[in-house]
Amino acid sequence: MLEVRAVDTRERILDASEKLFMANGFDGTSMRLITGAAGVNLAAVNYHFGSKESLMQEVFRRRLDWLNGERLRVLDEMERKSGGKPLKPSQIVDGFFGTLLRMAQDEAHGGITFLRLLGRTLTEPSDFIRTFLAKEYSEVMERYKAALFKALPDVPKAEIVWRFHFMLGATSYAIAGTDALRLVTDWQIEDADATDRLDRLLPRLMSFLLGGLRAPLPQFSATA
Amino acid sequence: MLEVRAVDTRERILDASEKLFMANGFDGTSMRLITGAAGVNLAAVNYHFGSKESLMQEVFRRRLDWLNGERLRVLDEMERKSGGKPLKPSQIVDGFFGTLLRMAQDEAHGGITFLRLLGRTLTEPSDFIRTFLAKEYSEVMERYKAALFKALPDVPKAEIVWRFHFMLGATSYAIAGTDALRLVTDWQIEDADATDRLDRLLPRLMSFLLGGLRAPLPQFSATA
DNA sequence: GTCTATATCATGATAGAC
DNA sequence: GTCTATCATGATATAGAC
Repeated sequence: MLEVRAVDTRERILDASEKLFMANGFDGTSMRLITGAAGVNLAAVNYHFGSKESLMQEVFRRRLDWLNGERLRVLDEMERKSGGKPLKPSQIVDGFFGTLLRMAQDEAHGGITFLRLLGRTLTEPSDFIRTFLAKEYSEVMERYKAALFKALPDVPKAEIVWRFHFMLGATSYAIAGTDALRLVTDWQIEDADATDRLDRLLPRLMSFLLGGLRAPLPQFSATA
Repeated sequence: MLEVRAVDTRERILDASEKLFMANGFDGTSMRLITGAAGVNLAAVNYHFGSKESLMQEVFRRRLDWLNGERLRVLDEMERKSGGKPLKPSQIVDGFFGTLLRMAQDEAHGGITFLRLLGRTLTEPSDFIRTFLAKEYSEVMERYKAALFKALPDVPKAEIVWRFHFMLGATSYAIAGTDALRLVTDWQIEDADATDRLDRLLPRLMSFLLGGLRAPLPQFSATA
């Protein structure tokens, strides 16, 4: 049937776009490249998505809807079990960042490709994608922010927000660096063989994030 | 004199490129945009730099030469004073990341504009710029890596390398987020007024980085 | 829904006068 | 060193046949 082919074409375009935007960025990826890789006609992008920008938004939307839904579901479940008591920081961090990294092991939801696209996009925010991401993320951010405030009542809220920001950055690089990207360094990771993959990255990253989140507060007065 | 004008033109192009590459990325910045902002002729870029790619490399080179020279100078000085004994992790982290952030307060060396360009470029590594950065960074990376290995003899080297990588990510986001960029979050930073700037960010970031660097090691056996 | 063909515009680079 | 003019290419987007 024609409609079945259409759905297929849409998915093929989204899959190809995800890979190519990840590898080349938005401006570095032409629609000819996308439609060529997807094996569809050049005009199909505009027919199905309207424009290149709308295509980019759809690439993010289909993954983020699932990811942020999962994050909210996990948080709901944890808060239900705790019965009103504050969660542990490690639970909250795992709910947000652990859910993200576990998504990378699930090819059905984009796997590592989408995660790397997300990590890279968070630092190259063209106006249109930044406002889009802000909207997509607002609910889940508010919920996790509130959970952290409750879990760490003695830490100033501004400090928590900054540290959440730092955690996002560390996670973003963790993702980018997993797939043989060493970025600035050409260091040899001694045990960087097939076993040293995402299942090891997650505990590594979690230790680092929690160490940073629970670090002693800075003494502003002592630092000029 | 003509030569004086030429030097001036070169600098004007570099300054404009730095700002525009930071704001729009490499592919998103046309040479017409650059020469227009610099107030020079379109043909001047190819005359002075040969190509757009060479221009990008020169934008990085003039700042990184200074930054990494400063990092090496600081490390030399610390190791000289210590007389062969291992440095403290906080000293090493400050030498690498503190030097970077202090550069942002120095407009003569690019200020926050270059720092944000650097942070964003580390996650969007087109082939040509990635190989260039790897070369520019190799010496300083080797030196700081060795210092950390010596300072933390009980921590596996692979773990130190990963944590350095995470620190780079956190710092990159710290920089991007300083200049009113909230990226994913539209959170209100309560005391985000004029005083809450780089001189507060540095101790904030240092606490986080050191907390992460010195966190308990992950237990791989316990995490499937 | 899919295709060909094309409109319209912006890009990086260069030739050659001054 | 600087300028104008231009080339060759590739971009997004669309019109219209099938």
